[in-house]
Amino acid sequence: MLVLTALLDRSYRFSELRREIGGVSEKMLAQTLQTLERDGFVHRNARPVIPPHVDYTVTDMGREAGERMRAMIQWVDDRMSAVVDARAAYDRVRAERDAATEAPPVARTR
Amino acid sequence: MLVLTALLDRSYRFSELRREIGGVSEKMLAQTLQTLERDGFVHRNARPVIPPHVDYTVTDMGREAGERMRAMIQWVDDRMSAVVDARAAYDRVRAERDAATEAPPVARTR
DNA sequence: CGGTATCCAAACCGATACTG
DNA sequence: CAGTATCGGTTTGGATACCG
Repeated sequence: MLVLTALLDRSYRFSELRREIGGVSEKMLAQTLQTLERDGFVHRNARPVIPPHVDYTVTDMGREAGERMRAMIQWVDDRMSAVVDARAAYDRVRAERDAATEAPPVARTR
Repeated sequence: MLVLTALLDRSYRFSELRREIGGVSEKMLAQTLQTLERDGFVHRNARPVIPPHVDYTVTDMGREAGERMRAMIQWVDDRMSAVVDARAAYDRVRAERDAATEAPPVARTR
């Protein structure tokens, strides 16, 4: 998801990518990159130097996927507030209904 | 995902939707529908008759999301074979490398 | 019919320690 | 630097039983 969108702009090294994305553990990033590589979305270029230098780029298919991801993220982002509102409305109604069943309206405080 | 795309065509009742999608447990469908309703993607219309009759439709936002989902599913579907191929190639290479490390090529059977 | 409640095994994932 | 290996807590989701 975020790996593919990040790699749209330029290639990244492992730790660099980890910092860029943020909140992703080493393990998850390694796992994700392996899957993406295996499935043909990402290309892994390992230069056998010391210290190791590995950078990741998107393949053509990966670029296509990343662009779609980016568009989808944008769409979701644009609708976030609508979702938050819908959620609040839904929760408010449900809270009112629960209050009515648990404590019948006999008298209100003040 | 599949709930939204199914509901693009017409409204569905609970069990009907379950059959349509296939491989989804009651629990998961109920959970999914509640989330979608809460977030404003789906509208739930419960007619208080016996036996109960509840049908689900998409909201405007849900329709938009469903259309995007459908497009994405189509895209993924179109690339499935490419992914399968990439995966096979990757696994083949890895298997060869593993074989080389575990059993050095001294002699081959026949 | 359209769910909810409960139990439980499997999968997920972060933290930590270690390696080439 | 770029990972792998392992442990353990959390989450997920199916199966089953029950309810209005």
